[in-house]
Amino acid sequence: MATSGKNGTPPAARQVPERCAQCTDRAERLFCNLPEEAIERFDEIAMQISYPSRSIVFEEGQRAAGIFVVCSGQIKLAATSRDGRTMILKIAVPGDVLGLTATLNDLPYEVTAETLEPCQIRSVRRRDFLEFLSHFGDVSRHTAQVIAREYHEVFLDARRLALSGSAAGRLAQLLLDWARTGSCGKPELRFTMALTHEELANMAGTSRETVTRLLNQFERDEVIARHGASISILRPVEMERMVG
Amino acid sequence: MATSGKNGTPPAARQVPERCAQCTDRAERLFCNLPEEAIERFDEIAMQISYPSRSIVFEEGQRAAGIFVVCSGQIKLAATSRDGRTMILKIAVPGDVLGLTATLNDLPYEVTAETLEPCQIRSVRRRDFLEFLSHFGDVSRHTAQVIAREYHEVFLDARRLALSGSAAGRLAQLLLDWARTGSCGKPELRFTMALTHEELANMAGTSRETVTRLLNQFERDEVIARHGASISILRPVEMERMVG
DNA sequence: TTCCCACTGTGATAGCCATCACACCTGCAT
DNA sequence: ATGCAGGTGTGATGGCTATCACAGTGGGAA
Repeated sequence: MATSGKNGTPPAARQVPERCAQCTDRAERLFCNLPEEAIERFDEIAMQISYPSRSIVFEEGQRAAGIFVVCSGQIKLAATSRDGRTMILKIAVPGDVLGLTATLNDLPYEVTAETLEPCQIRSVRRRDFLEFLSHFGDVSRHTAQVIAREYHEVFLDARRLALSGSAAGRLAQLLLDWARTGSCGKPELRFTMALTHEELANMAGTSRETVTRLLNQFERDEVIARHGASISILRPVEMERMVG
Repeated sequence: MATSGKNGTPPAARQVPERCAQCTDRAERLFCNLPEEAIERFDEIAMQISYPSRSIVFEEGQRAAGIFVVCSGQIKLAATSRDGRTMILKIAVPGDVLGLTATLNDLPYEVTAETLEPCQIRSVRRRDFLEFLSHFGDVSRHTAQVIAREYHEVFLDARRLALSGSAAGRLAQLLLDWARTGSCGKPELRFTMALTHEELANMAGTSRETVTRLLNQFERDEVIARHGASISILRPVEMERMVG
């Protein structure tokens, strides 16, 4: 299976600093971009962990133990039904925070988090995190905003599944949603998409074979083009039209 | 069309106090249950509005102007696709906050909010709300938790749509999800469900006729019972089994 | 090289269910 | 009482697509 996700990143975990206070990527990461004072406290309560590729960070149904901040690497978030169907919710990238909503609600984790490559992750236990929030008002505001963004992403998933009538529509919408969010900020009509067809199918709510057929058809119809693992959306308008 | 939602409430808007500080229902409402000081400030920035039945509070795609707290009445939250399909996200009840995520993200409202009966709503403009948040750390924490709960609800929607293979599965799952969340706290296997089949279909991602057929079948198979507008889930285990 | 394994491509088939069509039922307004 | 409008019950039909089956492909390991 391909092991790198939506937008190209190095296949191995980059070295990350010992402490968040020294992290140079902080500024561009919504959650991490905290006031000095808060970051220092965060460094006290956070634990730095390295996960090998293909390991489970936490599992759907486990009572939430705390939150996980992705420092490097990619992590697949997926939920499974009793009869073995899988829904891939998203591929988390550095800067994403996992387990926030379950931790705040004191509910079981909604999904299983599995590393797709070696990952560096900082984790904070539930109790410490809640205390951290109540001490730093700014952090609560950041957190609210981070969850708001996650909400929006899941909303798009639900919307796509409910409103994009056909498999073609859902796949087209998925690619458009990706092009729009561009993995980090700016929309880009060309992006690297190294998921397998099976994984795409699990995100679009369809089957592996249908994804294969549709991608080929999109290419024949010249609404997309593929060069290796990268995809260009040639005619976004045409694509919108297929959605429903 | 029936005008009362999932769990029985008076058909007309109850009288609500002039100011939140005097509201007796505050304690049991996650968002409203704020410290004294915050409530007073909230009363200064909030505007009390009465909406008649079947009026639009805000529309999908409008740039977020602010948040809306439901004081009385029921409000349908729905998204529509270009070709006229409708997804009903939820029926909001008193205590729910609308437009939070769009306001925090500074994005357009994700859904259209339409009153199902006369409603009392308190609204706060975006700018005032953000300032309010930055002044009261506690409120940010509350807000984060409220959004976390909304996240969980949408997640269940997405999950249901993606993983509950058949229409029967999705409808069964929808009823189970409702029974579990019980509209306010405790799970109840019997609840009032006065939505039309059309509306149910729009929540379960299926068609009106299929909902009719399935409800009848569920009743024939004695997994549910109906008395007027109320539904009892007789055999929840059997129901889980249908989900997938 | 050779094997192996995961991934991709493609046809055939069958089943689900959206859609159309129409009957019926109820409450409500005229 | 009459008609109307919105909601519900039910059959017939066709299209989409999941699923099965199997062939082709390409890269990594031995």
